[in-house]
Amino acid sequence: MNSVIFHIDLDAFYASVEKLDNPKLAGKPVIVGARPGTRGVVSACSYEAREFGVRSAMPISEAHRKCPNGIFLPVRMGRYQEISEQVMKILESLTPDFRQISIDEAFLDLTGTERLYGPPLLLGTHIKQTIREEIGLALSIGIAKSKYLAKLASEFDKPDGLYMIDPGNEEEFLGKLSLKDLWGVGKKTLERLTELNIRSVQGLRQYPLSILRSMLGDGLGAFLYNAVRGDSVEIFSEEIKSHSISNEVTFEQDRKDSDGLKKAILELSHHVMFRLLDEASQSKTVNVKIRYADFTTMNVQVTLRHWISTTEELYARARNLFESKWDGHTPIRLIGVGLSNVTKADITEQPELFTSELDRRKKVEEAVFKIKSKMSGVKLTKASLMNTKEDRYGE
DNA sequence: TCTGGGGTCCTAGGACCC
DNA sequence: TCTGGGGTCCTAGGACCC
Repeated sequence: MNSVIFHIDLDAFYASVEKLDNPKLAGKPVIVGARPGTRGVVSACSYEAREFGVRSAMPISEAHRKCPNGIFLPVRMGRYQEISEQVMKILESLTPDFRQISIDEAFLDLTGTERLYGPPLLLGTHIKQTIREEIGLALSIGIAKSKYLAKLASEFDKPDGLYMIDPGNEEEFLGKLSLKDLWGVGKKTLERLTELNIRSVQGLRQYPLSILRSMLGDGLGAFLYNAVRGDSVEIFSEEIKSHSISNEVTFEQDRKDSDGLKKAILELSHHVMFRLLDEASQSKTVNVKIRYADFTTMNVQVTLRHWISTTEELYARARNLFESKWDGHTPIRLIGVGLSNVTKADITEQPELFTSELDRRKKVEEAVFKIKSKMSGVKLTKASLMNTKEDRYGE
């Protein structure tokens, strides 16, 4: 039996939540992201804003030029999270085989549910209707035999779309797409393909696996070879054994004051350590990211022999890494601190780290963090995200 | 145009081991 | 006395995605 996978994608999510909370914004170009005039980008924008050429990830200054009368709003992550949870709860109730992949997207494996729910397109219509009535949001649904194709299908008919790739029509569907529409083909890969004179999905299909692998690398070559044939490519791996936690900050002005930079590293270390404790995890690998004024970016990392257990240690390590890279005078645009190879804390391995101890340390982190952030006067991302009073930039 | 912040995965080279 | 092959861990960089 063919698998029946749904990909659900909420349309212009952040901007749509803003419209939901403020009906006066209906029909207007809403742009959610950084404040115009600052360094930063568009996080999301309404379809009305897209007509002016505004896109997500675009520098906010450019968005402002293109759409000077747009309504520019700050990101209210907490609110989006809330709405997201409501939507996901509804989706999850349809099948245990549910997988959320971002704040506004999920996969549902609805193979063999026809008797229960009816044919896929009817179920799709029903899901859209339910979310519209209960939450008030529009979404796009793609249906296909694999996650990869379902994702392309939802992208194909958006906004407020519903599109199913019928079994057997996979190659035909893919033939309608351009290379840049393929998930996993970004700017660089597109350039590389153009250099090789590959300009379409059909063109890509002409190349044998071995040639693609040697030209694009084993991973990407095999990925694209399978992707354009509609063969299953599993980009959304099922289990993650380790992950990473990081926080970074881009300064409004490039800076080179050692004390200020160290203070930033300390704040970031606090954030990261709090998050590590909050999820009861552990890590031995510290990394520091530095981006210079010219946008060149460097990473340094070190793996210790023991688990990093305090902010003081994380900070000390991060500072050492920073000092090993920075010459002391090149202006810095961004600084980041992270932990990688993060795994769930193993209680048997670290008996002193039982839950109450973890909880206590977490509270300490939180308290110290609060005090420091008040004293330093530094605007912290988390704190500013929680500030829901301000509802509009300017004026 | 002047480029956020949070991630994941891949590649490639070196160290080290058997 | 000029040098294998496989495996794993580590670092650095890069591509991509939301």
